[in-house]
Amino acid sequence: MNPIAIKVACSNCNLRELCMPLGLNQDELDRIDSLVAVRRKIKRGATLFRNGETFTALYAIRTGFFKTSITTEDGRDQVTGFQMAGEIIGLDGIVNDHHTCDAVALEDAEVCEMPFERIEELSREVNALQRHVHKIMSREIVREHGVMLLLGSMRAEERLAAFLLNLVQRLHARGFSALELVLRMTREEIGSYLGLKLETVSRTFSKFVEDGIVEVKQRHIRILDTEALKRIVNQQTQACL
Amino acid sequence: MNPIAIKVACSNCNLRELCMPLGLNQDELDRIDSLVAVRRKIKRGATLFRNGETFTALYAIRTGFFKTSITTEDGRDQVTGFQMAGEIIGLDGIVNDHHTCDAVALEDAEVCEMPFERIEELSREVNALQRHVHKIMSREIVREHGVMLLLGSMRAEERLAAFLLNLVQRLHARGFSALELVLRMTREEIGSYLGLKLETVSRTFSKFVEDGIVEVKQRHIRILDTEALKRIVNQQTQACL
DNA sequence: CGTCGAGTTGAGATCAGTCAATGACGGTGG
DNA sequence: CCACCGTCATTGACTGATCTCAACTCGACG
Repeated sequence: MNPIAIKVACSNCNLRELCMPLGLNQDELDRIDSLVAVRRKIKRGATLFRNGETFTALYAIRTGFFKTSITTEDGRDQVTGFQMAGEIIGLDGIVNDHHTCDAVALEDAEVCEMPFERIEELSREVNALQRHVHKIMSREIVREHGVMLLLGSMRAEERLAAFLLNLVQRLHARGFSALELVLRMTREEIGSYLGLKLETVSRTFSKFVEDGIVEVKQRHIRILDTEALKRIVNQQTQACL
Repeated sequence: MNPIAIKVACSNCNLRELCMPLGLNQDELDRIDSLVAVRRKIKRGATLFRNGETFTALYAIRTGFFKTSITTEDGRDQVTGFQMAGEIIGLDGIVNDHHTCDAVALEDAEVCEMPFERIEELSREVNALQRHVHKIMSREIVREHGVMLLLGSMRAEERLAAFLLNLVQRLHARGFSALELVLRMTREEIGSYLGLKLETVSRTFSKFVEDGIVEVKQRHIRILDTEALKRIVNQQTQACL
């Protein structure tokens, strides 16, 4: 136990600039603290919510790493995103009052459960929160546009390069290295997200290693040449010249 | 001119059950009428908004048909959606106060411009509107999950079949035939949306014609066997048996 | 130390892409 | 009214990226 009891509240959560609106006054901060009904711990491999379950709350990830995926009746599986600390999951559930995807922890995780009723109530009163909720949803829409571009028009190398750059960029924003990362997901999960088979993901990693762009030791990745990755993502540009 | 002047208002718009919340009282209805700042006519081929432009409003489509697309610096283009009457576009602009995609009319169109400031203001007061805005954004997120599944794991025939079924279903909900439709977009635009080249789209149409599933006369499509299309979308199921 | 899941690598198959020729339609101007 | 042009669509032949199937390796864990 920590000798100094840290108040468990958004207002002094070190992730607040990631998942909360900025520029709130003390009163507003206090009210937002009340948004979080409970903290919930999720073991690696456990699901936070599942397709079909009733939607009641959004979740802010405090620690850990999640994937969200949809499954068709015929067993096809599509990973729709990987989420890390400070990100919000559950937005898919709003439209029909139940979730349409599964959220699975890829490592032990802790989330803040925020009942959506409370969010709506409070965002009627705190404009910054209202705006914030809108922005979070809009951001997700824009992110998915980017994934559509990736899936619709990029080749395997470009997809993987874009994926790695996106991951390190997000990790970097959270204080981690911009050159090293540990993948929390399998090659198959990466492949599912990127619309590739796991063998293709593996081969593409190997190609990057051959080219001296990254070092790969299992799930530990070290980026040796960020610029090369960026060039790969935009390689079409080169080809057009 | 229509001898009886029809008040131009959401409350008696024949699309209201598509783009407005249900179960409002008269007062709420009146206030929502005030959401629409102006109607705007967009000629075929013209853009409603463009990547980079300042975001100020959402648009409800009254008539016509739009595509939204993103373009990378290197000229790659990805159609992110096709929108028809009753649907809302512009959600991508909320997060950064400017649009991140282009919206182009594929036929002469008319939209209701709803300043986002007004929407936020009013949705603080009218709970049903707040809920409605959230649902619209969530629906878009869920739709994009579906597109990710399509792009990430379906083959050409499955993609086109899913696309056709989706289109007729939406058209049917608007009172059009469930078996006939006129495509407002080129093969290239369909291909961009589905992550295929235009030749593949064309060939796949031809295959469907050969198989007696549809009739194709340029952009005029008649569906002869809806069940076959559904089977194609789920063909994985068959293969798994 | 053996087992199991995850990852790598190879060889061959396949689906979609590329390049190119041709055809259909609609609008324009003589 | 018709010829011409441009855009869109179709089709064929060939190419190539990714998938599939299969063998093998690695590392974690009981």
